[in-house]
Amino acid sequence: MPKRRAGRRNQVLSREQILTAAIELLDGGGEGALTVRALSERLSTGAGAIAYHVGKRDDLLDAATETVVTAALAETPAPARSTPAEEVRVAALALFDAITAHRWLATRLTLQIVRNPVGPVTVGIFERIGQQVQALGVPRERWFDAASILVHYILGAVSQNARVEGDSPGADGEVDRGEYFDAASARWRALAPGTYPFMHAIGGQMRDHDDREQFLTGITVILDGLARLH
Amino acid sequence: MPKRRAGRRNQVLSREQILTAAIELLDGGGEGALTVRALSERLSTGAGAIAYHVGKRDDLLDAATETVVTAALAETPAPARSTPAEEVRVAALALFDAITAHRWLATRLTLQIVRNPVGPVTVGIFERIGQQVQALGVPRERWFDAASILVHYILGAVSQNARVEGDSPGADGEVDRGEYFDAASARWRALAPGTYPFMHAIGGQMRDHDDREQFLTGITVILDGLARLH
DNA sequence: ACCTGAACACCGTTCAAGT
DNA sequence: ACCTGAACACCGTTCAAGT
Repeated sequence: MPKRRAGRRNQVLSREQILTAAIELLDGGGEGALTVRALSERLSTGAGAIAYHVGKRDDLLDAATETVVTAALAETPAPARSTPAEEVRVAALALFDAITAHRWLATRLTLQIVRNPVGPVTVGIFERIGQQVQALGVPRERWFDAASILVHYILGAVSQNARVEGDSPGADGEVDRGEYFDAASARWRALAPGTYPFMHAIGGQMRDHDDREQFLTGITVILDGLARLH
Repeated sequence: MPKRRAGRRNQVLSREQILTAAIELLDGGGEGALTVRALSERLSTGAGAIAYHVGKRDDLLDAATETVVTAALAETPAPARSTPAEEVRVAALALFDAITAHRWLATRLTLQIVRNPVGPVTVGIFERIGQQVQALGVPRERWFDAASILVHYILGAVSQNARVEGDSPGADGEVDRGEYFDAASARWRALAPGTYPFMHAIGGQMRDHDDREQFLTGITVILDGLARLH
């Protein structure tokens, strides 16, 4: 945590610059693309300078996660005069869209929540969702359960919806959404109907569904269920 | 996929042996403990032999995940004469317990589902849950949605409940469950009640709650919600 | 205070060579 | 067919040295 002092020599590198460059590398090529060497080259500096500002690579990944997640939550214009249910949806979609834009978050978000339950990411998400749980009229003894259930679902769905092709460096990157669904749908329907009756039956629905809509259906289902709690 | 032939020389290493040793390393020290060198030493062999049998490290990790998950699902004695809701609970708990026993699964399971939607892990879980969704009486057009919502919740909750302390080699490993909750609870209650009213309010519930019970409450909430679908 | 860059101790993968 | 193990091309982290 460097402080600026009057007599400093030449601060040419900042924590923000490093984070921005790191996020660009991550967005471009996944977690494998974020190496200290690639980062130093892009910033025309040395490995030591990066360590000085952001610490270890793992800390950098955590900081990048924090930056993206808190920005996503903050940018959301909590719509005026909305119901608690709507506000849950807005927050949930903010996270959904953040992961869509930064696919490396799928793994990192889980890691951060598991390892750092008092960090700004965990606390930020929990507080945001939790306040709506209160407003929803969930009985007080169930507040923690209700918020946990929502957060578990939101992060689970959001992580599993992230399309990741692999960190292969020269890869095409974006695989077409339609192609991906078509391929999975075809292979599901090709499964033996005897042992996999369900997969076989839903192959078509898989092809035609919309991730975002399905995600919102899930939120609705849980909110309905929570209304019956206790 | 090596085949045994009559005229073979000396098969001293098998895919199963490698997988067993790999899972032991993973259970002992997390993903960081599974290195090709550590594995070769433990099996008194060379790096090439491992590559020959299981391919790349990433393939090994996928195979280990597959082994553990399918075993967990298969071992479950689907209780005779049970309701669909009970069977969902049984399958969900099987996954919950598998992750508790193998904490490295938290990250790997997400990865596998995201990257390989036609693999035995994804298909196995989906089929198992999906059949109960059908039995539950969910309308046909909603089968895929309903199963997805359950799977997203189950894997999300299960991943986020995994306690991971870090891959530090000589670490104590198991952090006491009670201590962990006490610490998190204390820090939540220490947050400013002005900006974090919810976290402040639920600090106590966090300390006293039971992961497994809360997880089951979540399943119940979703099943209740699904009953209202369409 | 801030930055350099070489040195170090690791990685995973490959592959000619052996049996 | 199965295995060896050295060689290779990478990693992240550290740290004396410079300004």
